[in-house]
Amino acid sequence: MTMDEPRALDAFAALSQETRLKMVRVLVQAGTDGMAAGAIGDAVEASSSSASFHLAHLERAGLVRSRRESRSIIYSADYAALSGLAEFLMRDCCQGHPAICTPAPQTRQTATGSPRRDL
Amino acid sequence: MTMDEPRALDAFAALSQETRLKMVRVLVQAGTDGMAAGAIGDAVEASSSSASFHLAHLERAGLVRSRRESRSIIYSADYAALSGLAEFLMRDCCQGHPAICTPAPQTRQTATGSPRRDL
DNA sequence: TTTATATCTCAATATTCATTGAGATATTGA
DNA sequence: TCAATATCTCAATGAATATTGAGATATAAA
Repeated sequence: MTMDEPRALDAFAALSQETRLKMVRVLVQAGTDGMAAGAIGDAVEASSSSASFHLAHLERAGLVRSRRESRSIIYSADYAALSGLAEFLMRDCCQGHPAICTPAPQTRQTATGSPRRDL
Repeated sequence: MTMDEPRALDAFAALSQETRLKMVRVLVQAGTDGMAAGAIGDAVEASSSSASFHLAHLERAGLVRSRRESRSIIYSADYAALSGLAEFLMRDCCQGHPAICTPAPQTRQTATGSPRRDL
C-alpha cells in the first residue's frame, strides 16, 4: 500500500488528536497481538463511545487493524502503514538535503533491543 | 529542539491540511533559500489571506521559519523539525519491531543524490 | 510624498470535529 | 431463553478550523 499524499493527509489527521496519538503509541507497545478496544480505552482514559469513535478513525486512516475475538474487538498497529508514513515524511524532508536530515547513527533504532529514551 | 508528544501533535495537525502539506513539500523542494509568501501561495493556489493563515500555522507548529527580505517575507522549511517528526514516528513505529519497520536498504535515501521516485 | 507591491490582520460565515449519553448489536455463559 | 459483557451507532451539543473579503501595515520606487 503506497503512502501517497491523500493517504498521508488522512494519516496525519488521525495522528493530530491527542487521544488517537496515545492509542497508536499504546498499540505499538502492545505488539502484533494487539489489545481489546476496552483495554485501549482504559489505557488512554477515554469513554467506551469515545474510544470506539477514535479507533474507527484510526482504522479508516489505515493506521490500525481490527479483528473480532469472542466478545472483544482486538485492535493492532499497522506497522507497515506507520513506517510508510515515516518514510513519506523522510523523503519530503530529505529531498536534496540528506546531510541535514539523516539522523545520527547512534540515535538509530537497532535490532538488538538496546534501551531507548522514554517518549 | 526535542520532538516530544505535544510538539508532534501540533506538527501532525499542521500537516493534516491539504494546502499546508503542499506548502511544506513546495518549501522542501525550494531548499534552504526558501520562497516568498506570494510565490508559495501561487504554487499551492491559495489566496493571499489563506496563504498567510496557513504559513503562520506552519510556523507556529515549528515546521517552517520566516524572515523579511525587502517587501517579501521568505519562508523556508525547518528540516530539523521535519526529520525530528519522522524520527518520532519511526521510534513509535519500530518500538520492539525493528525487523518489520526498518525500511529496505534500497529504498533508503543516500548521501550521493541518487534519483528518487516522484511524490 | 504619493503610489504600487507584498503581506498580514480581522470579523463573519461555514464546515468539520470531539464529546456525551442513550440505546442497539453481538457474543457468551447460566 | 435470559442476563451479562463488550463494543458500536446515533443524535445533540459545543468547540475548533477553514475561507472569504475588506482593509491595515510595511517597504520600495517614482
